[in-house]
Amino acid sequence: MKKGYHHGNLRQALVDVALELIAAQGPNGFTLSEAAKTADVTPAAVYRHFAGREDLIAEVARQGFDIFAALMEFAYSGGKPSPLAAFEATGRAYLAFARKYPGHYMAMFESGLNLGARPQVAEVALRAKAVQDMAAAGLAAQLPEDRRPPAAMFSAHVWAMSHGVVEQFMRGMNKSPFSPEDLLETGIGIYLRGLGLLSPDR
Amino acid sequence: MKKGYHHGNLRQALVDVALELIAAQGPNGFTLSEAAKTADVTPAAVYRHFAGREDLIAEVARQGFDIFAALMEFAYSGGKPSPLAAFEATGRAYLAFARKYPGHYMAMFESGLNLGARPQVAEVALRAKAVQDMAAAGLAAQLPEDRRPPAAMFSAHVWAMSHGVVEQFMRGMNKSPFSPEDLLETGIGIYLRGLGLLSPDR
DNA sequence: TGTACATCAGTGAACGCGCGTTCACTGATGTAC
DNA sequence: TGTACATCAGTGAACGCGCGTTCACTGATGTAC
Repeated sequence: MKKGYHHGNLRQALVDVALELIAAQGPNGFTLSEAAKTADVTPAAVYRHFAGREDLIAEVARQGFDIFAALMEFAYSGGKPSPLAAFEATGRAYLAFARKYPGHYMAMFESGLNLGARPQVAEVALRAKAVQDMAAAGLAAQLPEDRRPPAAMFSAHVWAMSHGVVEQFMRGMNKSPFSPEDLLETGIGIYLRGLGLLSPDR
Repeated sequence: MKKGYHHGNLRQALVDVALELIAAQGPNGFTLSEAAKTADVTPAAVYRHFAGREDLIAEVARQGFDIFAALMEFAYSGGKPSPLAAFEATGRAYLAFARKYPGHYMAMFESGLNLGARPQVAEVALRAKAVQDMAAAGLAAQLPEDRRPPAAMFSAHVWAMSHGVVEQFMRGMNKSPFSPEDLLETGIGIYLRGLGLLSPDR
């Protein structure tokens, strides 16, 4: 991998190193110098590509939101074949993302990153959230209007359950015999039944 | 507050200072020296009472779990007047705790504290968890056995939803017009209806 | 194809800083007589 | 009640360390001719 004096693509290499360090030691468990050293490069070299540590984490998060948004859009696939199927697919995609990209996930949701100060990152994050909201709204539309929860509430419930399940596993707090996938599917299933969106028998 | 050479109760003063710093700057947003300085004391003085930073955080968490367990036990109050009422009271207690003791909450659930290496803290944490499990089990027992979810699953769902709602607000990710209390109550309510533990009308 | 030169990614030395931790010490407190 | 003394909580100076950041530099790469 050594390329000699010039690295080739140090910027992305630093992002990749940060990802591994974050996944291994938590979102704040690494330093700029550590990242530089791991990438076989002088700390000063980092400044050719990033304004500092915070800037590096923001880029990790940005790439994460980008992947996440793409995954969600793919899962949603325009609401086909049915609002319910599309909704459930986004739920599974959420979990699959957290499982497959833990470093990204932590940088996005657990690093204390200030999205307000990072409009570029916030923009990509909104793209992902828009898909979730659309999936929720499409499903809610199947309910008669007077039994339909407000879109923001429905969305918040689903996010809370999804995020809660992920956290439970990321922090090793789960000792039950159920996989996160099982927990999320059953949890959301029961919730949807409570709304009358799934038939009570099963 | 200055007591002169001797502080009086530096140990607890350091815990209190840590609580404020954690609540203000996140679970890893403070240093031993900072805590000492805030308590108007030399960094070296801290070592009279704690083995180090980690040990201080562990004590914060321990006190948090202690308060938490007491709150939960009070809310549960032996399952009276009904399993459902007791269960819902513990849910509200969870939220009330997070809101009233954010520093404790963060030290307990977001500091990356290793409970395995802190058996004393783990023991208190288990006391709190036992109440939650009891409340969940008591409620689940009202269902016919063949429609009853496994206790561990029920418990995990409720924890996920509760924790997810808290996280959403702690991280400022919530822009909906609903309070955490509203979100949790409605979310759990819909979930319980899905289980057949609440009547479908309302 | 070969050479001269511009570009700029990464070096390595240097800096000031705050951290965690240690140590011999000092002075406040409480207690024995 | 008063005095001598033991205890021990907190001091302050010192240390080595790794951090973030800067700077003049060097050498690899690519391009113009």
